[in-house]
Amino acid sequence: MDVMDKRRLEELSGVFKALSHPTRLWMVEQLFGAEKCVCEFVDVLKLDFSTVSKHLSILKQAHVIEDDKRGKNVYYNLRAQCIPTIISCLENSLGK
Amino acid sequence: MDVMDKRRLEELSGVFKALSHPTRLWMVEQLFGAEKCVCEFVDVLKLDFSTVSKHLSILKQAHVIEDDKRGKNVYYNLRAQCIPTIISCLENSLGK
DNA sequence: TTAGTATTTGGTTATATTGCCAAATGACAA
DNA sequence: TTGTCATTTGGCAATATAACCAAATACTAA
Repeated sequence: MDVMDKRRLEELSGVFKALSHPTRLWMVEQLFGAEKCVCEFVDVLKLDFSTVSKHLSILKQAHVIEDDKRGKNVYYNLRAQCIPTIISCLENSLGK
Repeated sequence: MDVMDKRRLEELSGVFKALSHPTRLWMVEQLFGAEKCVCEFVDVLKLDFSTVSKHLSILKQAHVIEDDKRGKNVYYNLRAQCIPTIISCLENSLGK
């Protein structure tokens, strides 16, 4: 495990860590079709604004999603376009 | 988020959680080509036997790997065959 | 400017994770 | 059986994570 590999593993495992919380995974799936703003997640999840915001910021830092500030709101979009494929790939694999 | 979806999200995020530690991710990659026994990981990683064993058990519980007890040793194999694809898929996605 | 709405940041507490050590288990060999 | 090697399990301390509340920031509208 050399230095370069170590960094690669840390970045990659960081992405998996971002996806490792049910709420965050759910939020990512909500972004498959369309962008959402923070308040839309808060409404549905019944979690504190700060909690939702922190979850989104973890996903953003892992480069899974990206934000787009427009007017009063911050909209989030899926950035890692491979995630839907990864999820169905995994679900298929687990089913066996 | 109904009950069935909740369970699905928990199982799926559990797999991501298993992959979310650099050492575990490294161990998974070592199994891409061939099986390994616990002691082989211990030798290279310089971690305690118990630590390595626990990491492997987390991966096993998430159905990422499976064990095969033969003689004195326990050999581990990749079970979720889609993981190599998932990793290259993600690395490609992050590079952009 | 001031007021109001949306979001983020900081602080705190409860819970989860990680790594080590020591002890227990399981399988083989003598 | 006894001893030995490989692995797992239980317990502990240090660190990380998740949720809330309160305060700070950012932007819009009046």
